[in-house]
Amino acid sequence: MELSKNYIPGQVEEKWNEHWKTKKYFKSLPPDQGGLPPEEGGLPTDNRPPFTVVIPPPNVTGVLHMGHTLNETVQDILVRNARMSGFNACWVPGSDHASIATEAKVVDMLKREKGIDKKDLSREEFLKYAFEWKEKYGNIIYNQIEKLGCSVDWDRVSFTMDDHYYKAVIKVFVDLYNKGLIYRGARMINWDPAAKTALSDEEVEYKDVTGKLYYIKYEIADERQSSTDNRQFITIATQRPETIMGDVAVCANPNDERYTNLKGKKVIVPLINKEVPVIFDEYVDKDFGTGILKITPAHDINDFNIGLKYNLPIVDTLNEDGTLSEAAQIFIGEDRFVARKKIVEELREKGLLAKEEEYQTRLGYSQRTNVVAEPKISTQWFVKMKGLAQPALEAVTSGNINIHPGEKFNATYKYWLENVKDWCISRQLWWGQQIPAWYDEEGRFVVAETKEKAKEVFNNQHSVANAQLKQDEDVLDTWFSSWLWPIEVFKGITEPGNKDINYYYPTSVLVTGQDIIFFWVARMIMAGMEYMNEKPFSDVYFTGMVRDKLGRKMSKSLGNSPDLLTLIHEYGADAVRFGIMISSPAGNDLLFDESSLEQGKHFNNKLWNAMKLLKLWEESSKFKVGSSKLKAEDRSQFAILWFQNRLIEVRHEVETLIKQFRLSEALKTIYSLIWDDFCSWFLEWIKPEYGKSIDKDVYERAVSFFDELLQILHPFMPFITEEIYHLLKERNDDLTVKQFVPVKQADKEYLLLGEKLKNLISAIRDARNKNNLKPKESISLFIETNDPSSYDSIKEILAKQTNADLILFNESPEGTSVMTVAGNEKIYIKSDAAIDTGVQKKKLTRDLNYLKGFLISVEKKL
RNA sequence: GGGAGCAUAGCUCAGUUGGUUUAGAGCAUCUGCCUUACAAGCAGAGGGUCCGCGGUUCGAACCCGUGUGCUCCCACCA
Repeated sequence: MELSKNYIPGQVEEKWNEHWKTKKYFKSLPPDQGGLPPEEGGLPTDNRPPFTVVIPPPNVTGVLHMGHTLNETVQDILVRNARMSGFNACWVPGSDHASIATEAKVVDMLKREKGIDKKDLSREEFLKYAFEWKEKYGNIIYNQIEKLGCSVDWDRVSFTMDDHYYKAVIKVFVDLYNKGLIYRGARMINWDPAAKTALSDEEVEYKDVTGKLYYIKYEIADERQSSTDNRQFITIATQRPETIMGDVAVCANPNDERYTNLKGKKVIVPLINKEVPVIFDEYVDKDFGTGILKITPAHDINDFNIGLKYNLPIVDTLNEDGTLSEAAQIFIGEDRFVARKKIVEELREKGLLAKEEEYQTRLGYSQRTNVVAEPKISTQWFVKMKGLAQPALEAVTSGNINIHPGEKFNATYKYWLENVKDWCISRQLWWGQQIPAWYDEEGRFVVAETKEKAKEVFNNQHSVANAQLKQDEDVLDTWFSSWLWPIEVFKGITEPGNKDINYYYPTSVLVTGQDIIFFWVARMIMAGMEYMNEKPFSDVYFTGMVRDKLGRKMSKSLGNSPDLLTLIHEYGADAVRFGIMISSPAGNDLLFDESSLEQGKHFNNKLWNAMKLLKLWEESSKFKVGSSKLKAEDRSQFAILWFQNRLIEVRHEVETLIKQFRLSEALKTIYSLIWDDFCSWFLEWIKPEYGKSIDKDVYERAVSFFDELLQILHPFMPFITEEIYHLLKERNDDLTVKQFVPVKQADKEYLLLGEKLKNLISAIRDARNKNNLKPKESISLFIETNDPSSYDSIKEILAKQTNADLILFNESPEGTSVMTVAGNEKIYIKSDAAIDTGVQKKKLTRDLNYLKGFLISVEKKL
């Protein structure tokens, strides 16, 4: 077969994706369902432990950006590694209905493509369009996930608006309500007076603007002296004079001596002459403005909170369209900004405007209509969080759930849960699970899963024959559905105790972005503890944020995220996976740079060419079976022994690194093993002289080494490794489902050391003899140990492995040195006395590398 | 404003109990090579007060304090 000069990923990736899918390699079933039938690649009797991962569901109508790419790659590496390590690996794919984002998109699409306004549609009509949209665009992400090589179980695709999932969300709502954990309460929301609709926080855009600060004089009310001569005033600063009619109090800091004389007094709101009390609260900043604040609970979030604290009335002086309401008493029906001007004018005329000054401030604007958003009080649904937070906090502090990297996020997690606030779960949207609360005309309501049930309960409760009930218009926050994700993808809420949930829950590891630690991760833990009485996952791996070269978060609205399919097309999926993984340890941000994808592409090519070289040897060699016998001092023999040890060492290291979720280091280690040790060293050493053929035994060892390398690399770069695995030899099996042979503990460190020394010594001797080089006087090898008794075992091993005639340990001021004398060779092994802690294996490696370097120089002179 | 994190070569990043290191990789730059797996390669070179300052230590990129710059989450000040 003619092999191309360079590796071409396109068809290879498609081929293997198709093959893996046909073989159903990624399908997973609990063992009591008989596992997979053998013809579908399963084991006949499946007693493997489960390894479960649920994908953080991307927005259904979105596309994968580089942040997702990093997430999915990490998950796939863990899942494939688990699968090859003998686990029943199950990776559940899915998507999130993403209420706000999706609804905004659908609204936008309807307007642009069909000229339809949302307000001209009924709820049912709108939802029909939304589902159509989801059907049309919802598969884009699935296609991307597949192209990236993710080994998900496609039979388990879940969506947060699936029928069962919808029911689960409603069931949980009703349950929490019945437990008294859900309540209705007042809350400030942002209101768009132009669109006459509530805005989510995400839809409010803050802009820096130059506003004005008006200093308004409020008269101190004093019943005894009403003569105009003795009128006393306090001055209060405000940006929004049109809200003064909503004032219900003024507030100063209790420690502010300027105002202590106002205790128990009242002041008069100008223009409407309303008396309001003076109150005191630490919230007020003495140094800002005049140090005294007007309290307008209906029109400011902070005032609202203070109002709650002191039980103040709420006077809403604005209509839904931003004009002044009757409660304002004056300028009724005028637009808020027109009213502001007129009020300022009138205050000035009456001499109640002390001054006005320019002021830099931030104002919230509606993203939809670009008008200034208005804080407005509304009735919303809340979840009481304190009780739910406690077990979730314990799960992490007790170590039941491990966060990676923990040093970085444990504190954040703890802080948030200890200071948790109630969760507002209602959203003024249509796309999502509609709140199962049912109202009669008088505003009385019941909470129930269905209308029928609601009627029944309502009729009983209020002794009514046939109540006419209307469902709450609002839907639930997206996170109120996704917090059930690890449970309900296995139908743990709707069919508690089913086989899937029993087997797969708790899941093994959650891989997600650090930005949603509170929104999602903490809440999933709460839901898990509440509904399963068990954590939802054992480990959490936080990836960093992927940013562009300017350090900006990659997002669709900025358009700074490269298109994944374009990248895959250009570099290949393996190279994309490599590039995104190679330099992004857990929790560290990453400025995306295509040059690392370039590196991945080069690596592909290196692998490809190593394979080509082996194929070349296979075809050109004319060796007969058994014709070759390796001599001990043969350099190929040395190479084999040396690489064998490297392989054991690295496999062990990689296994440990993956267990610690240090994936980028694992990949780096493998990269260097393949490029430097295997290609640059091993293959060069066993390379036959020009015109000669390679020894069969050596060749076969090389192939088996390469097999093993491909296997270690496979979870990271599945396509090319599978391809090469099959090109190298005729195979009956696929790498994807091949099991790792466990690393044996028998490879004890000193034995390993001995092996190495032997190999090195014989190679040195070999190289010197061949080239008639004078032996160097000594080679230093640092051994650091605080355990003198280990000298004996080192000595023993050295004696055995090197056939040394003499082994000496010398104590000296610089350290202890070991000298071995084997034949004519003298090799000194020195230890550094300054080191007195622990056996430093690492340093050994360093000096072995030094020896390697020495060998290079010998070789080069050849 | 509250909380958390980051700062290492021109660029993107490694560097996990402080002593493998006169600080590494890839990309970029320069020099020499199309050598029979690989020019997407090989051999080599240049390039860094490990953000500033102070402290702990025999020893600090690493630990502590502090300043500066940037990022994220929460709250957004009359």
